[in-house]
Order: sequence, then structure tokens, then C-alpha cells
Amino acid sequence: MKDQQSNSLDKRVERSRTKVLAETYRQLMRNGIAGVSIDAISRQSGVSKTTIYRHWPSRSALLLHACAQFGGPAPIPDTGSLRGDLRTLLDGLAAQLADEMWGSVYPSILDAAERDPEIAALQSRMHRTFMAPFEQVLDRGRERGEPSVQGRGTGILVAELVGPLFFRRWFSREKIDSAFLADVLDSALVRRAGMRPLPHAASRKRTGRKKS
Amino acid sequence: MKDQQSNSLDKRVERSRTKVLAETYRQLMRNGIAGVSIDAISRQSGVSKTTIYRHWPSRSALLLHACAQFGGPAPIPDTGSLRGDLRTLLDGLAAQLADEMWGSVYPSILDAAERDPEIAALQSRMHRTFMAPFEQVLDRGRERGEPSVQGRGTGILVAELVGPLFFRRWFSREKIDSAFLADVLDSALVRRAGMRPLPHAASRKRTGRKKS
DNA sequence: CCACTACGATACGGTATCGTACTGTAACTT
DNA sequence: AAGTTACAGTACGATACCGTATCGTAGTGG
Repeated sequence: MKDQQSNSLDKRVERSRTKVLAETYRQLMRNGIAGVSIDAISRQSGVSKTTIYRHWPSRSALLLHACAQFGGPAPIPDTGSLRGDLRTLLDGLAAQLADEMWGSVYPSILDAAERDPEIAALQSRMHRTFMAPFEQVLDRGRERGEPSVQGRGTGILVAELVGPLFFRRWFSREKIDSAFLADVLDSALVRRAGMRPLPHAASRKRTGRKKS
Repeated sequence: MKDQQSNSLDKRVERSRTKVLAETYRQLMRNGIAGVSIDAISRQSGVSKTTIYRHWPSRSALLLHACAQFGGPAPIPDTGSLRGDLRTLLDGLAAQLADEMWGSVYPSILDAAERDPEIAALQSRMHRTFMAPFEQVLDRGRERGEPSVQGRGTGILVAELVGPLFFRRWFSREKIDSAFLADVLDSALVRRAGMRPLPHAASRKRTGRKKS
């Protein structure tokens, strides 16, 4: 009798799964979620179609499984300052967007999400995973009394920080350089912060910023 | 002999073209660019497939023709102030994004643009058309000496203004309300503007921050 | 060593799509 | 009224999928 719950996986099974998933990733990156076909995966991976259906009940299941593996646990930076933490996150995001990977796959997921509720749920999960570090860093900043985030919703701040990057990657297709990131960061954080980063203006007003 | 260059179109021709294009739009909105099929258009519109191919050489040609008709000439507001003009544009954009139409079609265009250079060119044209009003308004503000846009690239400003809206519509799927637009506008424009015009609450614990 | 399991190969039925060919009919133009 | 043109209907060939069934083989684990 086979030990069903055994953690010792049949080598053959593991090999098949690995090869299928690898080929699925390749097709995802190259053709988007709509361009993934079981026949092609079978052809390219050398794994028989029968075997693929032995491990995943349907094409959708395989796609969901493959997509769900995306984006591991994002590290949460701790540079000491809110600005520094956010800059680190934005740099990482910019690098990911420049990668062929994301840029190619994500629009197809958005497209599918517009009509397929299952994929919409997947996209929602992925989005939350990717935005979580931003939210944590912002919340931490708020707890520490950072004036630039007081009284402003996290959702608004994330949109103002990340939105411009997504805009450049998928909509305007412009490069994301360091100056751009710096400006985005300044704009999102400068409010009621007492404009400390740029005290150029001769505001005779005393900048008395007292916390609580 | 038929007058080939005659501007008098055969009624039958015009009728067929109209019906086909109308059905193409419907399918575009409902199923995205990848979900448009000639067979379905023929079935739903009552126009024979043969006739469709008589007027458009291929499915791609029909799709490009249909998409190219999108987005008429956007009106350029003139409220007197840069902030007012931008607010008007953002309000209009938010309304368009809330419309089922755009929300559904655009991701599929982005997806296709990632792989099809012809559609990439189309998307580029569409994007420029939609962003043109923002650029004009910003340039006009810069010429008038508005401090908040001096020394800042138009591309950066557009990304900071529009990016957050796109982010909410397609990525985070949050509602775009008036408070959000106001915050986005403030953030994008506040730099080196002297922020004196923002008496936004001195972060006192005065409850209820009623709008001025 | 041997039962058991996963596997590859192949074929199949079913559906959906593109684009073309053919035929007879209706509408338009002159 | 006659000739030209566009049209609907239909059938077709060619692909490309999905998902299943069958069968013989090869690898695994006890």
C-alpha cells in the first residue's frame, strides 16, 4: 500500500511537475496568460499531455498554481527613516518592472481579471502581496509620528508612490530613472511635512512642527 | 463603369460597415481585444462573414480600425488656474475610468501591445492622445510661471497625476473619489510652491477637519 | 524480485477560430 | 430596364486548442 501522505515524492512525479511548471513559466512570460496551451507545454517540455492532466485537473488549475508561486515574501527594509525605506522599496519595484518577466505577464493577468473572477481573486492576492511592504513601512512611519503621513490614508499614499511607476512601465513606456523616483517620493511625502527637504522658500513663518 | 473615387457610398456598404463596427465595439468592451472573433461578429451583427472580409482584409485590420476610432479630441479646459484645469482633467479621466468601456478594453490592449508591435504602436498613439491635454495644460502653466511646475519635466508630472488613477482602476481596484483626486493634485503640485495656500490643518487635534 | 505506479505515445471527439470558394438573390446605378 | 455590385448563406480546409481513452513501457519501492 502506498503511503499517500508520505513526504517522499516519487522522483518521476517531481520531475514531471518541475518540468511542466518551468515550461509554463516560460510560456507565461513569452505569451501572457492567454497564450499558454497545454499542448505546447507538452511539446516543449517533453512531458506527455496525459501526465500533465494527471497532476492538474485543468488548464486553469495549472495556470493558477503557476501564478500563485509568483513573488516570494518581499523583504521589508529598515533604513531608519521612512523616506529611506520607501526609496529602497521603490528601487526594488523599479528593478522588477524593468525585468522582462513582470512587464509581460502582468497586463495579461489584468486583462483576464476583468472577466474571470477566479483570476480577479488571484490578481487581488498578488497585488496585496506586493503592496504589503509599502503598507507596513508606511504604517510604521505613521506610528513613529512621521508628519508626512499623518492623517493620510495608506491607500492614497501607496497609489501616489507606486502608481507613477506602473504608469511609466505599462502606459507611457518611459524609463524609470533615479531622478523620477526621487521626485515621486518627494511629491508623495512632502505634504504637511513642513517642507523640510526644500527650505528654499523664504517662508517667514516659523516652522514649528511639534508632534502630538 | 463605376466611379471608384466617388464619395457617394453605396448604402449597402455603409450599412454593413456600420453594423460590423458596432458589433466589434460591443465585443471589444465585453471580451477584450483577444475575445473578438469574426464568426461571432458575423453571427451577432447579421452581416455575412464573406462581407466582413470584403471590407477588411483580416481580423487584425478590423481591430486596428475599430480601436483607432477611440477617444475623440479631448477638450482642453481653461479655468484660469493650473490647479483648476488639472482638476477638471482628472475629474474627466476618473469618469472615463469608471465607465465600463475603458476599464475593460485597455488592459487587453496593453497585453497585446507587449507582444504585437502593431498594437504597441496603436497603444502609443492612444496614450499620446489621452495625455495631450495634460501636457498642454502643464506647459501653459509653466509658461505662466506657475512655481509648482518650474524645473520639473512634464512627463514626471503627468505620471504623478495620472498614474495614481490608473493604479486604482486596474491594480488596486479601489474607488476614485474626490478626496483622492484632491490629494493627488496636492502632492503633484505642492513642490516648491511655497505651500502657503494649503492651510490644511495644522495637525492640531481639532477634530473634524471640515473642508476649509 | 515483483507488484505498483507513473509515464510516453497516440489517437480521438469536440469545439472554436481564420480565411476562402461558390451560389443565388437583392439592391443600387446609370 | 439592364447591368453591375454587394449581399447572405453555406460549406469548406486548415489550425489549434481542450480534455479523455487506451495501451504498452519504464522506473520505484517494498
